[in-house]
Amino acid sequence: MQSFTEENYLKIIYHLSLNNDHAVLTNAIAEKMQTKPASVTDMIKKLADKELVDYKKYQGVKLTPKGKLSAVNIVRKHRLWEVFLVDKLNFKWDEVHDIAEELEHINSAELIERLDEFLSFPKNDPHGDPIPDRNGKFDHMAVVKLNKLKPADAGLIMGVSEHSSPFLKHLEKLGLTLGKHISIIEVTDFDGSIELLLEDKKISVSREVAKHILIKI
Amino acid sequence: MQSFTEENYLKIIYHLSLNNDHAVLTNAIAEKMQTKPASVTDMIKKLADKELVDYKKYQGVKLTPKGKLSAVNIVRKHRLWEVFLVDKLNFKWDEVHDIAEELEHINSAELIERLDEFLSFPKNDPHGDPIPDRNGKFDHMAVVKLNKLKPADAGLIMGVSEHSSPFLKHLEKLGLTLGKHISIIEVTDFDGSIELLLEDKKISVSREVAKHILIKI
DNA sequence: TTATTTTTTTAGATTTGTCTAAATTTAAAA
DNA sequence: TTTTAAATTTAGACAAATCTAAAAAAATAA
Ligand SMILES: [Mn+2]
Ligand SMILES: [Mn+2]
Ligand SMILES: [Mn+2]
Ligand SMILES: [Mn+2]
Repeated sequence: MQSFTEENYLKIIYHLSLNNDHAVLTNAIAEKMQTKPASVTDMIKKLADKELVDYKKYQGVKLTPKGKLSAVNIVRKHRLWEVFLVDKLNFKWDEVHDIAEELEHINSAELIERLDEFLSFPKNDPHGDPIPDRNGKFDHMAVVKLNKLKPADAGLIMGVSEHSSPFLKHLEKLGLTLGKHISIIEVTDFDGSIELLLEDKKISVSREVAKHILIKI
Repeated sequence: MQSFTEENYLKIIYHLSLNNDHAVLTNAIAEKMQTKPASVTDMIKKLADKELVDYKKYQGVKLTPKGKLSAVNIVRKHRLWEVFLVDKLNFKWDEVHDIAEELEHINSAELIERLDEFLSFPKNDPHGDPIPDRNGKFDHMAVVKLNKLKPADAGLIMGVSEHSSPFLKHLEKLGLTLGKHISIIEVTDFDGSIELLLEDKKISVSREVAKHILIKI
């Protein structure tokens, strides 16, 4: 069994290795863990001893299959709890992350299976992220970041790549929530801000915001 | 904020001080915590520093009002989660204790208030124990242990004072579950076993089992 | 009341996860 | 390629929670 700390490291290494298959670097982990590089090196050695990561000095780490399965399982729990909090306890999508950050470490396979069933086997969490099944498998969404779209492009909001409360509250205010249809009217040259049709309403979003909205065309 | 360990100590001290108002002794805590008396002494000093317990060397500890409020709050969380597990996730009453033992440490007042509401503000947990309100208040049940009853006495099963899985499974098998009506037929002299009418069925329970069944007359 | 047993505390060590400061390795710039 | 800068690791220390063995206090028995 792993400690909470080890689980948090595994999850962060997993997320950092999602969008590239380079090894994950010590400083990157330190930043996400809000800790010092020296502490990360210590923990990496421990995870390597347990064969949860492959580690070569100065070269960063990669999850082993065993480490990846463990990490994906924590992600599964995190996302199922987020669905519970939003669907059953009526939390807003910007309020659930920190609580799920604790709940994800509760250790009972039976609990998670029953929670999954209670929630009717959801495929995505409140932020649109896919929920892995008990074997760690999930479908990769075919999505594009909103800032990559061109005038006349259209699609559905499928997720967000930034989970901070201020960002999510901002989207909520604009009406940019999951499942909504958007189509691009115009992209301003000098600042990259985007004018778009949200359902039938005309709104404008900054490039910075658009970068974190995921669209299925 | 308290660590999981501190919270477990507080809860155990609380439970040990429920049925008598003497100070709680070091060895009693050690036994419940499944740890060594020396470790208990170390932790007691820490809790005393935080003004969660009053402590005089060799004289045992008592919870301060602050410590008691904290302990009762953990009990509240434990019991609400047990209700959730049984009522919503269909766990049996003998399967929930260990999971609730973890869930009780999740730290979010908002979560517990919403969970309470989601469960329709239950007054008792699956074992009949009262659930304190957010201020730590709850009604004390007026109950008698089954082994204290005499022939012709009758009442309802309101709770159990033993939470082990084997014991609860045994009661389940006999049909001795919460809310059932019983009336005493006969108490055997030499072993204290009790013959009783459970609803309309005649059954027999040992003195040892009867000791842990709580009856409202 | 003195001796014996039980309970509790102290002393000193260990494990886990963290830190700072210094040394080492790798990467980038001149 | 040498110099400089950045990233990473090591060395040594610390706080939390635990342990074992030994000392001290309290309770019980003689
Ligand atoms: Mn976490
Ligand atoms: Mn999420
Ligand atoms: Mn607990
Ligand atoms: Mn209970």
